[in-house]
Amino acid sequence: MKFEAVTIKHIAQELGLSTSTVSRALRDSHEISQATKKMVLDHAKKVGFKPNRIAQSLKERKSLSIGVIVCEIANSFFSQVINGIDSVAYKHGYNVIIAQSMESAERELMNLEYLTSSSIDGLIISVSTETKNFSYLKKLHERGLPIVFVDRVIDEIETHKVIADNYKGAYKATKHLIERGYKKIAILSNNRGLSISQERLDGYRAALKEANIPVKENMIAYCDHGGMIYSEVESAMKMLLKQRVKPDAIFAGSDKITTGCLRFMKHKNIRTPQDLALIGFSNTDLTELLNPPLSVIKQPAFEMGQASASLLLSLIESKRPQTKFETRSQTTELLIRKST
Amino acid sequence: MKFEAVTIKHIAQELGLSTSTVSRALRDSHEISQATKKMVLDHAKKVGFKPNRIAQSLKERKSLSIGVIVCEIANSFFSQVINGIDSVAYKHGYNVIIAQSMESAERELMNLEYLTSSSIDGLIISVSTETKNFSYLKKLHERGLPIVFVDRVIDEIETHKVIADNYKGAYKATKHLIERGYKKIAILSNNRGLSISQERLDGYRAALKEANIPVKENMIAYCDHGGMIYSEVESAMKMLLKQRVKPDAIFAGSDKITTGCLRFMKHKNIRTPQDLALIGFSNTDLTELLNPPLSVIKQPAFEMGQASASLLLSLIESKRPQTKFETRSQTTELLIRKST
DNA sequence: TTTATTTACGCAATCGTTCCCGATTCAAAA
DNA sequence: TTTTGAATCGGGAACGATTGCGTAAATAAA
Repeated sequence: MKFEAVTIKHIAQELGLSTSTVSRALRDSHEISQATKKMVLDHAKKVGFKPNRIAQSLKERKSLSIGVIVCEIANSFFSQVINGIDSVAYKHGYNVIIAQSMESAERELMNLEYLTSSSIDGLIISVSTETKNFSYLKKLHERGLPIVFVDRVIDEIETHKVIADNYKGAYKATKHLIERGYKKIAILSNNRGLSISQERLDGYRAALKEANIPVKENMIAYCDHGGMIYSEVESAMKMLLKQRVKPDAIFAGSDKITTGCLRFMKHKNIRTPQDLALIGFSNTDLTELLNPPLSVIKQPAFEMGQASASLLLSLIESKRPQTKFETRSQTTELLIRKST
Repeated sequence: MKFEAVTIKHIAQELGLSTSTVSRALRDSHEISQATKKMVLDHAKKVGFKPNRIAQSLKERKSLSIGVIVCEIANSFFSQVINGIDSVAYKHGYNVIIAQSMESAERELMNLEYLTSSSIDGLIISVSTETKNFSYLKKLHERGLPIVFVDRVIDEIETHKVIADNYKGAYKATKHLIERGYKKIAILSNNRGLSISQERLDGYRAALKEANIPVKENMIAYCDHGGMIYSEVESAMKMLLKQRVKPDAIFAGSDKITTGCLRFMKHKNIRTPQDLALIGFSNTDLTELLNPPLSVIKQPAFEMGQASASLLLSLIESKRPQTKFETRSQTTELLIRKST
């Protein structure tokens, strides 16, 4: 089934003009008389002419669309990021093409190849937990594709990056736990290869050190898929609770890990915060309605999306290759509620 | 900043062939010798050739991408729908282009104009609450654009539609409340212009009638923006609670209305279910972790997304204009928890 | 009146692919 | 030996919009 659109050629024919004249009239060129312009414009409106963006893209060598690769759309943090990206892109006349990696390096690569076959002008990506090999991404960047990293960044590529202040956020959360009197604070970290995991671990360690609490390796557990699979949260929690010295508080390193952790406690009838306190990174707007209302570190997801989109657009629209890049670190928010 | 890609022409030049031969070799045409094919394929791989999708789109008159317009990405129901759409589209080699209407008819129209200027092969849309004028959508459909409606459908256009069984879902929820002994059951409906609102209202009415409970108009309140704005939930609730005969149970008609309602109760220190029971449509996976764990009607959002994508792809890939359309109604799930 | 300049438009190339026609070669059939 | 016909490949016209260049007519300047 074909969608037959009216083209500039149709208009030209019906008006007895050349396509170039019609094109110029539509673009309000100075070398077309007012009379002709009016005639063309009126007729174009009448027949509902819309310039073919594909043809424009081919000619102008830009598609006016940007690609976004995240691990999962149905994740409150990323959906908010996308919302922010969309809000900026929309204002500048850009389309947003979404792709999910589902935390799989292979799918990420396929998305990458697909999106970059000349159909996007730039890319915003939050790498998957599985991604170890950045060579393809690097090659794309070297060949001139504007890229902005958001949240999960990599050091190997020099470009704009937008992150939350993970170090400080983790530090604040841990310090908060310490101030509440918790001594045996465990951390349920995201995949250890991720930038955010390292930063959050560092913040956690710093807060403990500052309070002269030794950092114990058996108080650190990892969820390699960022909590996307509940079972990994479950087994990580079981591991932590099997220790001789059980933790009295948990600091969870991602949205899904935090809620997964709460789910685990509920299933196991572990009371929060009496038996085990819980704080974690999270962006759902339901945390205050949970049982108990969850203390969280909230990232400015929407704003991060906005920032990455405007940085990307500045890259795309800059005439000459950029060499100065910035890493925007946006402050997190500590929301103290009943779970700690 | 320009991203210089290698084209078929480059390969042809370097190999001393014509572009047609290279093209055919790459597409594994039978009229190219094995030797030439191998030479071309090897060289293409070496230089990292990726066919320009824009040029292909122009030539083939299809873009291999589908547009999706929803009110808001950062809404658990819609993000799950999109996830379902993406999963199917990805498998068939299609891109997904997302646009948000933010419940604004104007933005919806702009998105529509933008997406359909020959850059999408088909459209999946869940209309905004504000949309009253469907003429543009209708015109697009008449001109041959494949369209599938999801969740919020309109009668005016005959095409495939994917909905949840709203009538039955609402009926089940209301009946459940009745069985629990609630007599004064209010409904917090979504915008009255929406198909889903009508269906859910009908289910609500049917259950009441069946139990010989009179349907009172002052027990029906509307949130015109589907709960996207908290204040509308607040004022609707205030209205309901101002009545002489106060409701003892609330049935909420959308995801955001349900959580907004719970938020309101929490702020006003209304105990659930002792003071006021609550059940509603919702798709967040956190409902069992809420306080109290929420009884909900859950829609098969992911499956609805999958269904709409495969219906759309069948429309796109069918050779002749379709005349038989189906409306897939997928069953909802009643999850009974502590709030009722 | 002649020359220069502006105005208003058309021709044709271009972006990267695809594909309809031919054209050429070489072997098999007549 | 001539005819037919695969097998291979190239030329060139699309797809729809943009734009440099050329040019005719109209106007202004000399």
